[in-house]
Amino acid sequence: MREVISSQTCSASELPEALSVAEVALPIPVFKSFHYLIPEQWRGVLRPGHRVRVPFGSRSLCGWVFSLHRESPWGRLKPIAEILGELPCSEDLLGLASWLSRRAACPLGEALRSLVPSFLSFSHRESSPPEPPGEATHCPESPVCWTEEQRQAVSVLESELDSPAPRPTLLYGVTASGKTEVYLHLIQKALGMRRQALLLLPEISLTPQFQETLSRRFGTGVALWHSRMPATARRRVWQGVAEGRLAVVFGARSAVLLPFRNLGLAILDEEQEGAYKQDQKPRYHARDAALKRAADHRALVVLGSATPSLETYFLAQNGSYRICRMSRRVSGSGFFPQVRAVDMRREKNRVLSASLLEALSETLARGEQAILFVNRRGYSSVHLCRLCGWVAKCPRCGVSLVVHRQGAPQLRCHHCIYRIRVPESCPQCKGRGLAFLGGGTQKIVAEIGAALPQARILRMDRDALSRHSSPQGLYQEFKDQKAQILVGTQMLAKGFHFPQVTLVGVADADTALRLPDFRSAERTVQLLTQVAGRAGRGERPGKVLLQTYDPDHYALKAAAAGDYSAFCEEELRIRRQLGYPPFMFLVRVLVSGKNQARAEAEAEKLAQRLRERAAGSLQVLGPAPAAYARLRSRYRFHLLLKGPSWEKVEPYLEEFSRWSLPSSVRVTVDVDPQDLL
DNA sequence: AGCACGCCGACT
DNA sequence: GTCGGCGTGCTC
Repeated sequence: MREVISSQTCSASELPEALSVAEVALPIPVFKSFHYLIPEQWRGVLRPGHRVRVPFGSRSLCGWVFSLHRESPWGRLKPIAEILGELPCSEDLLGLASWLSRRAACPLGEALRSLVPSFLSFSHRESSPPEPPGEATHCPESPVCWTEEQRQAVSVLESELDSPAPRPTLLYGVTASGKTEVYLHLIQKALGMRRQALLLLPEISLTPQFQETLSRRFGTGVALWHSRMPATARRRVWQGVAEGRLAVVFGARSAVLLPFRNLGLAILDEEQEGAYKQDQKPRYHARDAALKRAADHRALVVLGSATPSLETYFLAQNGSYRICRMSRRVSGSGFFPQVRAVDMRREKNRVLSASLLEALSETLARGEQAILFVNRRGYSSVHLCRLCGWVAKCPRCGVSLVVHRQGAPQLRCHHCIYRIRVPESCPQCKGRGLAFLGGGTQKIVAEIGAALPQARILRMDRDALSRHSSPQGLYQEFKDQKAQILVGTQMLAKGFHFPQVTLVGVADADTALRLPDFRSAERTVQLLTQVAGRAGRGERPGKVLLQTYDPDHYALKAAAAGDYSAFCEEELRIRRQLGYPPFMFLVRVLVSGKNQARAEAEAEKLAQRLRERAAGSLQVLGPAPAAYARLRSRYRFHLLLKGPSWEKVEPYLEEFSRWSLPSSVRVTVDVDPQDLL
């Protein structure tokens, strides 16, 4: 047989008819491609990017052609069964898929699957003739009164947008400094240049507010995108973006993967948000993807935040990114709220301090509103026996169960679906020493109710929402002053604007701080700063109280002082010293299995092998039990790979991906992990 | 991922 | 004696 090895791909001079072999990427978790024979009638027609159906073992799969060859080192090739769709996906998209596959350490076929929606195979024929972007947009801008800071930011960003190779720019603007107006102006400008614009938001729940503003301003050329939209809507948007009819897209993370024709501008609002990293395959970060796409399209990336990630802050400091600062509020009293840490070590009451209760009652007396943040939903976080020390734990996850008091009191696991009734007596010693420690949203509501019986209180957390109302409903109810105090989890921290709120309390400001994760301090300051931004957005000044057992911690101090940059400088010193991002690039390898000893042994073997392979250029730490050492009956061990940069780490990952691994354990590779829990 | 083949426990 | 557990290996 003519088994001549050839890795040659299609070159312009060759007769396309001679290319009878297609290399196909399949959506299976294997880092290999497969060769297929191109039936004669499709030679010269089939191109890289075409979606095809091919026989695979006893099955039939859809994959993507990514190169054409004269011959194959494989003996007998099976023929391609079917071409799906008339048009191949663009070179731009193929390039993006290949980047995604390298960056997220996932097979090319799986990257393509998440990039090209499955409905496309039969949808090309009905495409309408493309129009240039910006056609549908003639709504003029409502005259805007820019602040001096906004004017400067706009002028810097406009000049970047005009440049042939725009530099990514950090828009470092405090809450209510008017970032949104700047975004809108830039989008307008991009449209004027006949280019497409993308606005990414960390959560779908934030989109309704933007929907209205954007539609009013830019008309029908605007589209919302998120992966949970109905297939018909997704198809319409995907197609419209590909054809250039849709000029402005806003939405969640996955919007960054849309088939833009001519992207001019990509904005990430709240760029520090962890939600921008996908927590399933392919584990990509929307920020990285935006930077990649912008580089391909010569587009401008704007990273907007009041509390940028340390990575972005660092790159802006060292000049890799441009930076525009906006440090003054444009709305409300213009003053920042007064923030104070309440030292809980000196308090008698463990849940609500005397200071917070007093502030609450003063606020209510003035006819104003208050928001109280609690880091945990449920009633109390620990159920233990004072006599023998028994603690209620999830049998599958090993974490403390949380008491919920909605209907019959229950103990629930916050990591899985496990729930039981609260036992009457201690299951271990049969004694009556059971007690509830720590407080969740439900307990806070109960305690405020007891202390301030006349107060009307609303609760907003995942449980409250799943039960009755929508977030919009609760939001409106509070805005209409149907309640004076809103108690909720951090889902309240973003976006909402309540002019009558003058007091914000955080019941447990340091809970996140105690998580064993290198980003816990960063997350804490970001959350507290955001939360503080909810106070005093109307005419009257605001006040913020942070209850903490660790008031001297630099994260708490920075949050109380409202000095995020000071926090970053301190945190960067620590990260440099300990070798964490942005100074080192991390890859986390999680090994999990039902059998603890086996999972640990496999993790150990993997570490050994990695050390042999990458000695000198990569640090291999671990294995160690993960912070959540067991979840859903699976024991979890992890390794941490540290290298100087993505470029230095990548070749090892590429090799490591091809290793065969025992099926008794599950191995998850998380490139640039957002947390190490 | 799926699906086939292969070698050890409690049952129609 | 078998049905079936999932560990291992393969798919152009």
